[in-house]
Amino acid sequence: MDGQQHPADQTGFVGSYLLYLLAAVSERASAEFHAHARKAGLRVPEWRVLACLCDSDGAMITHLAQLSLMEQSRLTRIVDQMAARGLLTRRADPRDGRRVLVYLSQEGRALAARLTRDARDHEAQILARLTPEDAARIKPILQGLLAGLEEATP
Amino acid sequence: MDGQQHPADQTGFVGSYLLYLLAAVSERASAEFHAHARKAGLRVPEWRVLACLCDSDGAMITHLAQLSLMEQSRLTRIVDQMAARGLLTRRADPRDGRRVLVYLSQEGRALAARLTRDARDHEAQILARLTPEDAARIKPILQGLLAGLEEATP
DNA sequence: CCCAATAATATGAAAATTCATATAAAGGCG
DNA sequence: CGCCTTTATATGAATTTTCATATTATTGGG
Repeated sequence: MDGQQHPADQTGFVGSYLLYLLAAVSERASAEFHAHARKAGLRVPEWRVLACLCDSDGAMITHLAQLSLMEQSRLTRIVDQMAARGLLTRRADPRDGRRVLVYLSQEGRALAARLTRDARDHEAQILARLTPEDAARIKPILQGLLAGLEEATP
Repeated sequence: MDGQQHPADQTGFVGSYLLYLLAAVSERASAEFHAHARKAGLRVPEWRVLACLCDSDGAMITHLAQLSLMEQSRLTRIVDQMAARGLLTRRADPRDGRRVLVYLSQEGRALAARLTRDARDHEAQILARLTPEDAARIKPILQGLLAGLEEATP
């Protein structure tokens, strides 16, 4: 036994509080991959944007911000920086002059492809720490939860 | 169908990437409760500290920072502010003069008790959006994952 | 006992993030 | 068509957060 109890002990409140567990697992598990992304020259928000653009190339700022889990004004600045680095480009939407659409550059796409591959490998390592049953269940459960949350806040 | 696909669609990369799902669910689900904590006058990191102190009253700064999922220097400043507001107190550890132990004040304890009660209610609402089987599984899975992650980074 | 090495906390300065709001484009309606 | 409302993005200023490091205390070895 160690005197400094860890939250996973599930004694007390936080160790069995769903939102704590989600935040802690997300934080700790992501930290492993974020260290990898850093070595590729990306900070966390930049990696998120890149990953989201893989799926939603040409998304407008507001939509990309929601996907990337960050605020609009923050995304605007991050897109600026990434555009300056040549990872992506911005174009006005020809159908709606207010919108700015964000596209991966060739370089950005290549980097994203490389990192998403690494991310899948890392994910496999994490899932390997679970029993096969739990590993098979966790993503569907989270997807269900996310769908429920999005319908609450559309 | 909507043109602006949501990540829960699980088409593409992020919608089925474990670390994205964890971050997204954590973010969205927590936002609901964080809005509640705000009304009680607490910012997110303050609520986290309060919740952790419920379980670990008298923890030292470094340990509390780990539990609260934040960096030591940030926690130091947050503890300052919360102490100034009378939510907690700091005392030097009599056995080790380097350490600062953090204790809830009476007011802090009362606030923490109230909010953890609310948090449990809110958690129940979230779990109610899942099937009973999934609801029963999610916390044990996350606890297992967290334990695995902590053994990797002790 | 002294010294070097380690550990815990605090702090200054830089960087990132938020918040409120300005700016600009569309949309709806009299 | 002109006007008022809504939507999308950008930006200034304040706040928060990080990073590196200073300070103070403890520990272990010689």
